[in-house]
Amino acid sequence: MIDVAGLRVMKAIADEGSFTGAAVALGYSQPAVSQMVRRLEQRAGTALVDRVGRTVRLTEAGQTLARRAGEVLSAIDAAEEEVAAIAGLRAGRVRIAAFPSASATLVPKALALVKQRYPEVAVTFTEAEPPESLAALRAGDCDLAIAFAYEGTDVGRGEEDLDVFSTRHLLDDEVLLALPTGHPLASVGVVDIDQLRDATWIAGCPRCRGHLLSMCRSADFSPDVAFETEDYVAVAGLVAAGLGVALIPDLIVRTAHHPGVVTTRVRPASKRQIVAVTTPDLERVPAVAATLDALCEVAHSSELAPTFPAPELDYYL
Amino acid sequence: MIDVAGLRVMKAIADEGSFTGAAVALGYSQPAVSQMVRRLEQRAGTALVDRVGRTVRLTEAGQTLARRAGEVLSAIDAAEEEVAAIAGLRAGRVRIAAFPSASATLVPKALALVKQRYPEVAVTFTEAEPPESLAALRAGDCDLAIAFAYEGTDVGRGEEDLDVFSTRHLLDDEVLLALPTGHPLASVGVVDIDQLRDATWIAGCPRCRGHLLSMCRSADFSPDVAFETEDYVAVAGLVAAGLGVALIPDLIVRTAHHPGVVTTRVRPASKRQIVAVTTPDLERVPAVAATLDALCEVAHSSELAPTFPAPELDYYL
DNA sequence: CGATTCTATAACGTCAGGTTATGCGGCGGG
DNA sequence: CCCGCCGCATAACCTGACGTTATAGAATCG
Repeated sequence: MIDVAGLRVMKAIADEGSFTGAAVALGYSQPAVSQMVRRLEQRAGTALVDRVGRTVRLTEAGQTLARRAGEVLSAIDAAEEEVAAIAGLRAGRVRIAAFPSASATLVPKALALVKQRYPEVAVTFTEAEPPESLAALRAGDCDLAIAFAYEGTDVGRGEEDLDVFSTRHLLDDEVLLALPTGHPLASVGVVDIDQLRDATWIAGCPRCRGHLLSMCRSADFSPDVAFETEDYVAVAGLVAAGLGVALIPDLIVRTAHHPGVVTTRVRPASKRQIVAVTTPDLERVPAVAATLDALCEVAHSSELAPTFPAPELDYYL
Repeated sequence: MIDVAGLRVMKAIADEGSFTGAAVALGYSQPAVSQMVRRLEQRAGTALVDRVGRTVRLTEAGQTLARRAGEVLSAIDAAEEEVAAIAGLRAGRVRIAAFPSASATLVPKALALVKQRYPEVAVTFTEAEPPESLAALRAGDCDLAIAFAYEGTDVGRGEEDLDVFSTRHLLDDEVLLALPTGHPLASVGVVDIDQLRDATWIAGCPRCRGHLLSMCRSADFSPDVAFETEDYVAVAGLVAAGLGVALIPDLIVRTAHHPGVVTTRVRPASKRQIVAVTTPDLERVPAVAATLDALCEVAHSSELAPTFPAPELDYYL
């Protein structure tokens, strides 16, 4: 029944003392104010202004409306400003869920960039493996999930989610072979997977283990997996102790050196794609978009650019 | 930029958890909600809802809007209710200005009627002679003026106000002749003004005096006005003391008896019109309209009906 | 008393915001 | 596993609220 324009008009009349004054104050024409008042009056069921001669006064109902208009308009302005602040990156929040090795490098750099550009935007961060992070995204518990997919497989959940989510490629993370220092293959440069059909394997997280199996299957053998652990420091320890070899993504290798481990490339080369996942709607939230951009920038920056093909360096876990 | 409908929609979505639910809650169709949200989003510059699968969640900006919507809408509802209360005679105020003899009878009865019918309506009352009461009306210091006009003259001010004001006739108040008890003419019933050409006169308020002069002029004589006072009790005292005769409106006579005074009708009969005056705008204020109605009813009720022509009674001042 | 400056009215254009009809995708039950 | 229901999106369309300009009438002031 009451609309904001009407309140604005009543307040302007109260402030200016005339229809014409209210009109110029609001940027309207005078007849607009005149018939707006008439509309308001017939909706209200009572006179709101008392025109005697050519002076205009508010009636009791009109004064009431004008008085109330103040609080309503300021409340609306506050709401408008609050939303504008979020839209204008002067406020807001982005909740990120990322898997551990992304948490170590990619995410911190990106968040630093966001914080530098938009100091008022709060970014919160949760560590979660891809299946859970996507579940969190779906459940509304986070805004952005950093996930990974080994080549040929999907990101995490059933394929049905690939279209409802909006996925942005960040970088390709090559999968390397981790060998104990001094291992005969350590100096070859590129190791053919077939050379490892009799090796003892140490597997990482379930999906990494799946990838190992699929690689070996391509080479027509089944790996002897003797250890399984989600903790990559433990993997490195096991490799260094000479208990087996392991496939470890490049990104993890860079986060922590382990003096007893050497990495080399593997043939056939395989990599995992690291992606940022969100929903189409959240992608239209400026803070989320800004964070996505920052992630892309960091991913493509030289610091995080894939070191292969530039294989002269060894990477320690 | 933000409109009330939009806030209502956001709040409904927050409450119901779905567009369809919000639509039925608001009495809209579902597409109405859908495109309203889209409009809001492109105005806001950010996504407000996050649709994943077939569930809908509010984004941070959306939650902000929904939360603020509560206070804005309740403020608007309060304003609406306050105005509706005034329009519905559950609140409000009427400021009356009336001349003394109306204050004594007509106004109190009418106000009692108003108070009985609309207990929440506050009626305030100021005593003022017609010229000032109309000035107060014009200045916005009162809503309703009870004034009188002797036949042939206007209500009070220059005639220019007769059209800007809205005038409602209440009753005709016959002007009577006040004589001291025992005066030879006291028993005649109707006294011809011509019989009083040699009398000594006592005049009331300036306008009443004007009326006396004009009556005498019609009878081709000029009255001998020995006393002037605005106080009718004083007039009565003077008449009772045999110091002169006076013209006194019927309405005043009824308010107070004075044992030393008798009243009779005068020929040519003359009366003053008692009118309620307000502005066209204020007439559309329900409380004012109700008060006007009450005044009319009281004026036309038997209690205040003119006792003449039923001249068998004498009235004492 | 005429000029100025108010408000009211008429006539008209436009766009916000509603409707119905329809399509499509997700989720749950047989 | 598929099918049916349910909920959101889109298209096409309609209406009326609300703005405009043009003009008239009335009140105040010099």
